[in-house]
Amino acid sequence: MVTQIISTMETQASNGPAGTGATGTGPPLAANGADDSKTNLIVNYLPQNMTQEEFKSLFGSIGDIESCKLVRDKITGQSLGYGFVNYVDPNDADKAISTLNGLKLQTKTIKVSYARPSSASIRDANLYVSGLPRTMGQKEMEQLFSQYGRIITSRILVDQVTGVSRGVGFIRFDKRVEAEEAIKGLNGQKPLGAAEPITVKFANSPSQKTGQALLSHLYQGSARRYPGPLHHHAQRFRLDNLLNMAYGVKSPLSLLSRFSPVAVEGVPGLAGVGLAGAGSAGWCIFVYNLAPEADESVLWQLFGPFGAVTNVKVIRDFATNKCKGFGFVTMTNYEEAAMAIAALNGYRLGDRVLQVSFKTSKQHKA
DNA sequence: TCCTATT
Repeated sequence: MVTQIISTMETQASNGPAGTGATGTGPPLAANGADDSKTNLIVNYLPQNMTQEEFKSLFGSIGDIESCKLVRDKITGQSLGYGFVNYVDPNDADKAISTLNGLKLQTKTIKVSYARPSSASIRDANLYVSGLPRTMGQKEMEQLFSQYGRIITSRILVDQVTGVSRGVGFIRFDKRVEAEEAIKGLNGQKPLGAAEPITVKFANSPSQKTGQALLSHLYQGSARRYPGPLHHHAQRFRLDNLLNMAYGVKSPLSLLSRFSPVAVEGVPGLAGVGLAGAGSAGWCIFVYNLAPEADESVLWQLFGPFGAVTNVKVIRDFATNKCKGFGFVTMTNYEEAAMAIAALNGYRLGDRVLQVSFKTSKQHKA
């Protein structure tokens, strides 16, 4: 089932230093002994394709950075969608929160808040909750859990079409022990007025990949099977573009970018396509599920690493000049075109899953 | 019956 995430920013949109540290033990100290509680920020919900470079560029625009790190998967190198920024001046950290928190980048709304001091006690504090009454909202769920500790994030999964709760949610506590207590206190219990008991357990850790997760990981990572596009997740965007996007449109792509149902059907066999896509100019490739603001450069960047690209074209609506969701790429050599298709079909670009195939229609010579 | 928040 297709799901949509409801997530609030208010939970930790502006957690101040006072709310970030251990209680009553004085300011938390970093490994080097410095108190970085007023300069060190955590940034969440970054676009998947943002690079360390771009991350640094964006936050460096506020003020001098002592250090910054975009956190990546150890094995795949893929961004995990969050990072840390340590400013030299606490005032810049404050400024970064006030100006960059809630910034809309592509399909994401980033969250910028003070980092809690790193500690083993705050790890693995994320709970998976199921069996919630469909009528229960996020606030209500938080109320239920807040008796066990400080909630860092909470979410309820809803059906994308109907918007109704799926009865499944997540609660991240500040401390693992708080999460443990919540499990003890709430697992198997019926919330007030509920017909069914809820299940409360630790959420799957990021390293656990099962079922759908594994599948999507496979597709998402398909490009990495080939030598070319290791840097595809670094689909470029310029800082000025970022800022334009961020401050420009009011209702951004979040409403438009959904996984297409066909996107999960996987990589089609390359056998059987026959001579589809072949043309005098080369092999024409159909690319579907591009974002409305996609431009030709996206296509160059995606396909260029696989070999000779002679032409790219984004199809736009005449009136709005926005991309209609698809485009064409012409590649000279069959092998390279096939490689690009195999690698990029199912490739996740932001929150979109691309569909890439040889063009089958006879219309449109690229 | 699984969103990705601790360097």
